[in-house]
Amino acid sequence: MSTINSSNVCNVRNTECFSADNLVKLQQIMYETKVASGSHLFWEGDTTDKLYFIKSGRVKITKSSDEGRQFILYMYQEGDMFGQVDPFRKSFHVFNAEIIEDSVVGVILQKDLEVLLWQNGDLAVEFMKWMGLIHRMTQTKFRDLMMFGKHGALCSLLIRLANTYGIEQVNHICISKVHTNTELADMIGATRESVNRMLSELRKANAIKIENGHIIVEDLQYLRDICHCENCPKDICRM
Amino acid sequence: MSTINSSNVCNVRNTECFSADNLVKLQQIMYETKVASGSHLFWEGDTTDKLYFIKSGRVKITKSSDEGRQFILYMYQEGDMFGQVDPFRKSFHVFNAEIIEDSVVGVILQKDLEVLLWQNGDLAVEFMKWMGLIHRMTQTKFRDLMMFGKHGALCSLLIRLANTYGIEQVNHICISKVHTNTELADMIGATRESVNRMLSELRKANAIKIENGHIIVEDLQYLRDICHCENCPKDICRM
DNA sequence: AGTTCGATGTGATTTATGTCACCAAAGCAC
DNA sequence: GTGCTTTGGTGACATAAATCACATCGAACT
Repeated sequence: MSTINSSNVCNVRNTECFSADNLVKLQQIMYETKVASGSHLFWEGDTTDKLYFIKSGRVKITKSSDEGRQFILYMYQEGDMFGQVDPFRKSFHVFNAEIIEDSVVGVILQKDLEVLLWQNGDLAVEFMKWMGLIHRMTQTKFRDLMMFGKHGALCSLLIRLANTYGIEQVNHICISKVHTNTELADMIGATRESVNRMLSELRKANAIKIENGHIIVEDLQYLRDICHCENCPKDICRM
Repeated sequence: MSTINSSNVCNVRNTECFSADNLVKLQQIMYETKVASGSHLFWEGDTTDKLYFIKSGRVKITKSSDEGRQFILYMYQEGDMFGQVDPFRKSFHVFNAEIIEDSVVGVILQKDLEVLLWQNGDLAVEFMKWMGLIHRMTQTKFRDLMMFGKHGALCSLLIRLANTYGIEQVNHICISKVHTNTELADMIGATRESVNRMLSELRKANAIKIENGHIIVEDLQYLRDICHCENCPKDICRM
């Protein structure tokens, strides 16, 4: 299980898409800003003219329905970069970016990025590589949430959480970030109650246990079977 | 409603991402090949070392479950380019590409593309733009299929079909491509029977009618209301 | 210690959707 | 035409998941 690299705040987590040189270049055009939990980096309808790099904290990308339910498309943390990467084209956000832990965010203006990309062909290529990766992440998540019911969706989510926040221990993996059942539900488009019942079943089957709110995966294979896991690379099978 | 550009076979449909110059460059590194209906361009597990450009015919990108059901992620046609765009990285297909109409396909080898991208920074940037678009297409489809039940998913699909294959007529839009109910079902992760019943309801509500197998959208707003359509640009809200 | 509040756990019920079974209609081969 | 095969249509029933309604738990605060 990969550990989180926090020594270099400008290392895009789990991707290795960018060379050290290009990370420095990206860092040079970032404007650092502090944002409080509960505030928003962008709302749907806002112009997509910025990229965001999380130096610390957490952000969720969501879509809300009229009835008050929300679907969490991504949950980003330290080391993640995101934003509508749609250079040289005016477009608008379809999702919301809500801060869920006080954060320090590096903001990259699209116009600065465009200049940088024009000047550095190799950075442009690394960018494409990164964009390809996140698209694959979206596609595999899409597949997981569509194909094997809510049980499959939850097990896929647990595996992604383990890949992203997991600390490997003897015979089990501890998911270091704590999420409420409501959050888990919103990440797979289910209800809190359903998630609660499914987690109970998984506990009864000794596939997981819960300690101090932390989900501990005891039988990864059990989860994998339910969502027909194909053992995708961890840089794709993640949050 | 946009019409299909078939005069220039190397125009990537509905995107306008690529300049004329760069389209020529892409065309120059393509190897043309004829592929028969029923055959596959790639299977899951194959190395992602090529891009495909459809000069004529149709291809579906699918994921099959053990029980024989399949989920159709994309349905591509003349003018569409696709493939795992993951330059400079060895990775493997997660989905299958099945030819569903005898096709002529331009194949671009990744190594040729890499050279071209290195030489042409502006092409690399156009590529990023294109990748951003298709990612957004995936994301909005994901949202549509997750958030408003199968009714919402079907209405979203009908709107995308109308945007992609629609021929605007007085007071209604005729979807020029014919799909079986089974195909429609596989595109939204539902069963044929459910789709059939939902189409019947839409017919009863005078939202659509069916003539010679063609679905004709009579009341677009009715469909939009069901899937909470936000009127996304047509280059994103498409198949 | 009592109060409040968000989070968890669980039964009963409803609704959405899938499954099965069957027939009709349309297209196609002979 | 006759007999296949694919597709469309629909009822009856089964299952998955949401909804509603409470009870409980634990942390945070008086």
